[in-house]
Amino acid sequence: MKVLNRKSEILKVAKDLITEKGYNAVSMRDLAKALDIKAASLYNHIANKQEILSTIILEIAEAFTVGMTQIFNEETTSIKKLQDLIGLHIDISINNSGAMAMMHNDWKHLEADELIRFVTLRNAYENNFRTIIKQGINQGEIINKNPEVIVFSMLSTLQTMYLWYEKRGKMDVNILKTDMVSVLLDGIRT
Amino acid sequence: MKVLNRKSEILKVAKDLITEKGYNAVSMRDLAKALDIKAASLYNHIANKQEILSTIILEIAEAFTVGMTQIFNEETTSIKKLQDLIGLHIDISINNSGAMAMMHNDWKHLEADELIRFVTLRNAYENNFRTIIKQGINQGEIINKNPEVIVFSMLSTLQTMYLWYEKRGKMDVNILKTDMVSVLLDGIRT
DNA sequence: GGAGCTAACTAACAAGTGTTAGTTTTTAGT
DNA sequence: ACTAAAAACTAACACTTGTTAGTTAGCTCC
Repeated sequence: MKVLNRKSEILKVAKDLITEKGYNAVSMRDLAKALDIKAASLYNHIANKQEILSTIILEIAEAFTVGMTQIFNEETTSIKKLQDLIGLHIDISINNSGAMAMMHNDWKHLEADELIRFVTLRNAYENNFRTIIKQGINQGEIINKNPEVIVFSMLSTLQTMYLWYEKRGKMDVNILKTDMVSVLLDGIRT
Repeated sequence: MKVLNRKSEILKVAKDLITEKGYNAVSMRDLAKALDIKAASLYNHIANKQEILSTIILEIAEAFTVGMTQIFNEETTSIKKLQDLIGLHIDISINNSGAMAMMHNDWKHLEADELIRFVTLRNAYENNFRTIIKQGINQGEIINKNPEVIVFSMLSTLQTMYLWYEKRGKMDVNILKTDMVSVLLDGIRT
């Protein structure tokens, strides 16, 4: 029984290769060689190189959008929403580090409609994040500092977690979540 | 009187182009066209494409190393050192956003000795950062959480600041510094 | 006005790029 | 065993890549 069709296998190998070298540095011949086939054979499964990029990046971008929408609409405090967002990022990052890397490094090589779609999703995500922060400030749950600084400080940490989670001995997910919440929400000073 | 020699001009234009599209997506002909010359003419000023990359990236990496060395050896608390490091990152990022972007995105396209040198510098930087955190924990200045989480949470924010500083209305540098210190050290919760 | 330098040029190279057309082999279902 | 679909193949295309060789134009200084 095959659990994965050929296209999925190709995408999986492509993910690894592109994560390591970057989209433009991986040729169709490189990808084919890693699969032990010839470059032309890839085109039985995918329309073109760009499809590899957009499939992988948009899939993960949609996952974040779904998670954000859910959390955004919870009837609860801003702090709780932020805690949930930290959890969302950790869960997705841990299981999709390759796709996270591509979304982070190679989104600018998306073309046409796919590029527009990705940027739209990302902007919506950031806007929701910003709104949560601002609501928290208005409710007095969050300190009254420049919201941009808060938004991007948290987001940059969450977005690059995939970079060091693998490298630094894969700690227990639950400990990671509580430590992360503690550091991001309450800082590091005693 | 010429204040900039030709090589500096080339590097400046290259920085902009590569920041926008990525190292591999900028051809020597693209670069030449942006300078209104032919690609071959570039080779009167630089040895090869790789030199562009390594010159820009290593220059900024050395700047961080110099700053870190100074701060690391200060006779003061860990918290004060972290405050100074935040200032260092802000000062460098604000004036070198192109080079920051390249260091962040294109370091993996460095080759041979230059790649080794860069990775060595970056590891040394991270190790110093980690040492400061651990000393702070031992002195009771910093909460006793996983140092890796603290190190990478702070570093990722500092390293991607260039991404949003330009985009979001260039706030006053001193306000940015105090807000950043406040958010990174004391968190965002009231 | 010739020497030397800087910085541009034209022309070309060998290698690598994504992709297509047409064909053959392999696999799975009846 | 036969058929149809899936997945591989060979060969080639048009174009782009970084780079070299050799040459020429303009500038400055004696």
